[in-house]
Amino acid sequence: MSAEPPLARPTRSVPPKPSLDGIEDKWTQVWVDNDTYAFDRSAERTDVFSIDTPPPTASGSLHVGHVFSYTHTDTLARFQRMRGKAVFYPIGWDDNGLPTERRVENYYGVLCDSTLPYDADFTPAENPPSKRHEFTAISRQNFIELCEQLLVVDEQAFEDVFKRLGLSIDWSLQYTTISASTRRISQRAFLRNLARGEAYSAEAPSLWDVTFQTAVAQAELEDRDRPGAYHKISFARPDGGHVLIDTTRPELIVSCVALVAHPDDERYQPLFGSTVTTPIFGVEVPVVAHHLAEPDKGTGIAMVCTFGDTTDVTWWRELDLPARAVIERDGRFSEETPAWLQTESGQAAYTRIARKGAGGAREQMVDLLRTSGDLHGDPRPINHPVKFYERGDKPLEIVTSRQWYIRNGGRSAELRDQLIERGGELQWHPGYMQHRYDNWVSGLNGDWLISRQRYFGVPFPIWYPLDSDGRPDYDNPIAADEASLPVDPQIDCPPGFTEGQRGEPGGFIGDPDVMDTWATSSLTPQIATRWEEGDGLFERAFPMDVRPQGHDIIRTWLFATMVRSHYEHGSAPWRNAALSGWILDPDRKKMSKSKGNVVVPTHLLEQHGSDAVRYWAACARPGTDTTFDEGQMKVGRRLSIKLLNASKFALSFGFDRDGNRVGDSGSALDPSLVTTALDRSMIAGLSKLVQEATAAFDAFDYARALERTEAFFWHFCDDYLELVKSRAYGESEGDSSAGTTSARTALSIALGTLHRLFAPFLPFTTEEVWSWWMDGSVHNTPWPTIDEFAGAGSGDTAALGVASEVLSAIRGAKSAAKVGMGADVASATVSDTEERLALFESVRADVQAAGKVVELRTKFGESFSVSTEFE
RNA sequence: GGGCGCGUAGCUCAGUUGGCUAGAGCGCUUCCCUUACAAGGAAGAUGUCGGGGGUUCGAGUCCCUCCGCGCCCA
Repeated sequence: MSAEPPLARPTRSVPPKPSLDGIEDKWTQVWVDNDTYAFDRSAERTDVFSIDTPPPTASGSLHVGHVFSYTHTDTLARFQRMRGKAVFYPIGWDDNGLPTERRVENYYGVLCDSTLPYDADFTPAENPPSKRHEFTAISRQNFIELCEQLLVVDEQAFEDVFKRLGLSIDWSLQYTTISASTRRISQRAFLRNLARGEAYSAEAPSLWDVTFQTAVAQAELEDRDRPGAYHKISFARPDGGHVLIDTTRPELIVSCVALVAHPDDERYQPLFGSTVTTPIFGVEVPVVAHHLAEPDKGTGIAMVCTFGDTTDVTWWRELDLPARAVIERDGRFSEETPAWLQTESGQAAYTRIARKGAGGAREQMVDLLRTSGDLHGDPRPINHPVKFYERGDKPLEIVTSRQWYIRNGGRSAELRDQLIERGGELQWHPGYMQHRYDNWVSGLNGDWLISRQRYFGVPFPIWYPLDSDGRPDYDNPIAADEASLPVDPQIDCPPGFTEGQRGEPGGFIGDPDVMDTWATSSLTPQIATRWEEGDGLFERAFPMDVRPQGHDIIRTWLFATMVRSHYEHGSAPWRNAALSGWILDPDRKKMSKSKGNVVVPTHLLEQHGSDAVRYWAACARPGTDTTFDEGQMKVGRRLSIKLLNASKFALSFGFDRDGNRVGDSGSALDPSLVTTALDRSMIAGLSKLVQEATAAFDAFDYARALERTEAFFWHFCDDYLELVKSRAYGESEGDSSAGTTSARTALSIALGTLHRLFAPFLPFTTEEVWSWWMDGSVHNTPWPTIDEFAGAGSGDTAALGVASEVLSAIRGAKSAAKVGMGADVASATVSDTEERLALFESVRADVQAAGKVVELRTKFGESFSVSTEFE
């Protein structure tokens, strides 16, 4: 920071023709030059407000939903900054993981093959192929280089939009989820989890995406309705009879290990304990009972295969059944004929499904079953929910493999309860969002699978010793030293080994997997505050004050972050969780890339101006899904223009904060100079507004703060400005009569307050008008307090109310008479109760001037009315 | 099937612990180029507050129930 005066600061003056054109570029540059939003790295924790900003997926599309939710957070940040907090407002880019890989694959037409050697001269094709099978295979290192190359471009695009939007981020606090520092923090946290027994590896059936060939976690599942068909298939009983089952996956008969029915199902009770023989393959399997079998579904008895779905996994585990896996990592049936097929005909049948995918194998099986007469009737088409990886386009299979897990309560009621309790330590905004967290945690049914068989991510800092036959000993992994982090076990050597021992009997191999993106992004509080990285930020900012995020990722990001913090720090990672809703298109569908209804924000910002777009975003109540509405942006634009013009007008009386050109009355902003009833009434309303807006912001309700401020401002313009105009003009510029000084002072106070109240929402417009008459940035100016107006006495808000009502009635009469508002009213008679007429007396002169009423009379009456006479 | 949210003017939405005649903006109609603002201003019309029942002096608001929509989970 330099001691030089601020650069590029326009001189103070009100432009003759105020305009919003170019204010984004102008003020963005000034804020950068002046470090307006820099975090004070020497601040004490109690003076800090820290924000765990969501790192957008850099490779993802930038759409109006980003603009929406990030604006919400920015209004909170700006409010806290003006309240005197040192605001820790970082930004991160979530650039590791599958989305980046996929984008790089498609962008350059490449696929990663870890078995290939690095090619230092590799350059991607100019016109890459569009079909996946034509993509070029490249080495892991080449692939990672391409990822990094493309990310630079993607992240710059995000940065440009966020700056243009006016987010008051401290850009020096940028992080990425693939940087060395992040890899170090992520690996460190993992090693701590491992040492405490919170992380473990296991060989187990897990959900598997056959396209990406990686395991996926429960939180990444989604159900999609897909057409299928029930096939009624007979299994032979020893006594010559048959048992009929219904299945949507006849191709899995080869992996059938049992039939299962509900223990109470009288139809099948006689069969429990007996065996049946599978059709085509002739394998003998037991008939067993389990409460998860659904008597109403199909024939009420199901075949258990290893593995067709997650229920099969449960049955397999709880009923202690053998594993007869046939589907490989690519989703195809294994080439080799399974050893458990004893009959020649069964072995022959298998050759027809070997190396086929699920669909092809099903066709073959149906054909075989028809021929053998084991298929009863035709398959009956149904629509049923099928589990998909949320980014995948083929149904998930279940494949047994070695994976890393973090315990998350899915297998421990005690841990589950602890995590629900942690959730209760947060203030949720809005409060009902806590239910979603509780429901998700309560419904977990397995630990968190964090390993992915992918390339662009944080590697596990783990190696495995090889025995004398070269077989890895997975039960005794070698962990990296914390001091050596970050490590890549494919490149770096484990402690006590040399590179020559890699892959050799008696040597070691590196863990080939990377961590899932969520396993790293669950550490954003630690990453952003640089946990144990030695620069003191963590101590100043953790636990963080707020986690803003979308409500759809409570189950993933919010929950996972809670788990990591619970383990590492024994506390919740934040004090507040602020949930944003979604943007819906005009048909009330969620905006998403896959639906093709995404609106790109750049042209919106150009067309309507950043403050107008922010206005639209800030109008949405916290947590509420909101319809995309350019009409609201036009309203925001109008509000900004109005603020320019009203400010110009109020300032035309020559006041500034230093009291220059005030006439003879000293400081323009001395509230004790506000002596007229109308002005005091307005100031009383302003005081109430400040209290309401502050309370709303304290409760994270930016939308209410905006709504109240805006409503006040329109009334201020429509009524107060009109009513005070004549008195404010005074006899001359130098008029220092009490009434004129009161008007001019009140206008200045109101203006200075409104500029600040609007500043979190309209940062560009308010900075522009602020610069006309004040030094420094409005965004570093203290938030208004009611103490500032104490000197203006205890005005009665009702006085301005009565004045407005009468003025409105006079306007109505002019409108009915089809004359202009500038026309004189020859005479007007206000009739009202004694009490209200007394109030009216205090504002009578202002009303008479504003209404251009030549002769104004009052008279007592039961109810309020105004009668008028024109010439 | 369970959980959560939503249903208020033609449209998008406010409406805080129950309290005067239910509000705003857009759109619509009429008028006005008025010395802050015509990309403006003023005035005006527009409602079975999803249906039914209950509590209460009083219900858009609280309770019950039904209907419709959305999201999450099984």
